Amino acid sequence: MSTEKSSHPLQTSENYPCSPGGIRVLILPVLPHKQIELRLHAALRAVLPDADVSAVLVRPCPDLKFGDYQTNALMSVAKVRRMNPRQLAADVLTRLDVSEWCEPVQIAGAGFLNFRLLPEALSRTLAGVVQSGHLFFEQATRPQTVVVDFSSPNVAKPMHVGHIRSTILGDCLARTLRLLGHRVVTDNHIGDWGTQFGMLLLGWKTLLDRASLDREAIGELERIYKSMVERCKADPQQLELAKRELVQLQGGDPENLGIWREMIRLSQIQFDTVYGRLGVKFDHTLGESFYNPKLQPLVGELVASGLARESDGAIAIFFDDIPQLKDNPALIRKSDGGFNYATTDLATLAYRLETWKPDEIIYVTDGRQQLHFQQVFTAFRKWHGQSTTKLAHVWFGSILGEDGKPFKTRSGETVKLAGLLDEAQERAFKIVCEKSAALPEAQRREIARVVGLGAVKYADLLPNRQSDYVFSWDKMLALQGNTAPYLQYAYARIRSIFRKLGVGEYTAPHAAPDLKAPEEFILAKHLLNFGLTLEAVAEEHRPNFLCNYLHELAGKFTGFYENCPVLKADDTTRASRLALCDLTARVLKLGLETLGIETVEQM
RNA sequence: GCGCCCGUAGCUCAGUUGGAUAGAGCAUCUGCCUUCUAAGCAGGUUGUCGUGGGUUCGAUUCCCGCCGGGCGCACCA
Repeated sequence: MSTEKSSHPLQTSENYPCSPGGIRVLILPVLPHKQIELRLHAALRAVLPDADVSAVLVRPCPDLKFGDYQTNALMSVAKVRRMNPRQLAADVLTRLDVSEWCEPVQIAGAGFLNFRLLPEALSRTLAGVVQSGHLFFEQATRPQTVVVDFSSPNVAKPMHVGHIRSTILGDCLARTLRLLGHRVVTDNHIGDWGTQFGMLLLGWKTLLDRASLDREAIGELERIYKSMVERCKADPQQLELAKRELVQLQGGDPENLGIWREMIRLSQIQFDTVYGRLGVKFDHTLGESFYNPKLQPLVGELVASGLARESDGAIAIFFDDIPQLKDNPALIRKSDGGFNYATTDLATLAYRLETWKPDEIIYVTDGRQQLHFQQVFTAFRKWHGQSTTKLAHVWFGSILGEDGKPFKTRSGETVKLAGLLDEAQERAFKIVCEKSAALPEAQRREIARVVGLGAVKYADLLPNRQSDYVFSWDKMLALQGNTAPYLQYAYARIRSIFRKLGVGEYTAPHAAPDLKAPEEFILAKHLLNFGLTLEAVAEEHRPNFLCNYLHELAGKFTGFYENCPVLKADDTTRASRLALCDLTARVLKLGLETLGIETVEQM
């Protein structure tokens, strides 16, 4: 399905026909800012034929008193060319005809162009959306294949709060890219191989409590691991035995391989349970062990090609030509013959390249791994110099305790993810019982589940991901203010209107809203920015843009809700307002879904 | 020592190619539920955007110095 837009600069809504009978064709609503942008580009080229228009963007005004949209890019163009910015704006304006969309364009300040939408242009856009069923965003003109690598928990360990950011951020980015029409491959690079298996195997053979394993597998695996660590500390002989188990595993010993596989199986059950609760799905789970057979040949290839060389018994890739990495070679084989993190990541990269031919690979990890990814990416460029695949390390801040130090509970434990989710649902349940005591318990439970999980996710997605993360139950489980429940509540209120209306299955309106009240205009105009926001999330890898957008949308809806009665209005107004409510509800629901957050009809 | 990140309201934090009077939430104070869900709304209070320079018509944003904090820097991942 091609969504290539015509390059005709004066394309208008009339150029977008309705879908031909019977065949479902993607009809794109024409978003005004895009139309204005196209015409602005044409006008600028008419004035400056060699101008680069790609950075000349039309964005919503920061303050509606200036207008609905603005461009400040002409000032930048003028600056580069040492022109008078205001004069350039005036010149461009004489070539600019956006009368179909806007009131007469104003030049302001040093050379802003301010655009104010005509009410009929807004209606036309809303009509287009109502008709096409699309919601204020367009599919990518050139769909990309994007691999998203996130979550990556370790086998035989409980998932804890440390996994939450990667999991939720990665899932949200994958959802956003999919929504925009990209081909997304999600891959969970689990930690299923490594030195920890020496102790786990020895622990399994000497300390395992079968009953406990049946009851609570991960807890038992964690117990034997911790216990082994203690024993090995105290007794060098035990450490030696553990190392021997590891060597046997690596050597393909059938018994150890069997135990190792069982540990992975048990862990995967846990992962699936948590992901099931979170609504997170992976297309692939290719853990470290999958790449194990590829490591030896990889190192051989890198050495043969001169990229890697021996150093102090280890093999490393050096970056002498890059000042920042000059003193930070990437080790790809230890002096004892074992392989490193970088080795696996390079092998993984090669496999993904070959298998999915991605345009971009996104790694969602802790910020402390920046140097590592810089090394891997740089090594990759040296190795596959011709590759155009974009590599993005989408990193996030550390989890800190209330004291600002690396997070630990009082007893020095990590907070387990399953317990966190339980507590979120319990807290939400208490609130639901207070607010909606009349609802049947099953429904209250379901609302609590959606609200509680939503709150946890939203708390993780709202801050700029690079900020450090101060762990706080109250903050993470907050149900008031700029939180998911606020957005879910706005949605539920809209749905309540439709319930009261008495229409069983509400079908989308056939007419565009006819806007009258200021709150209606404010709300409708904000709806138009949904696509812009999604694109920014995808480009910058920042879900918080979408959180902020939705919070504003819910706020603007509430302003409308307080001031514009729907059901009590006369027939015409009511139909119009219902249409606006419906569009708002759909954007809210889809926006929340993109964050990985569910909605309920009633709460 | 080198590198990366951070410093914005009492607290927690947003701030989209540099753009117009720097915004939310929490906390606090005052109002609003016989009116579509008060998990809500309206209003009050709060800023040397760490600091000193530079570039610019314009700097919270870009560059340099300094102060304060976090993290990372060869056989863990």
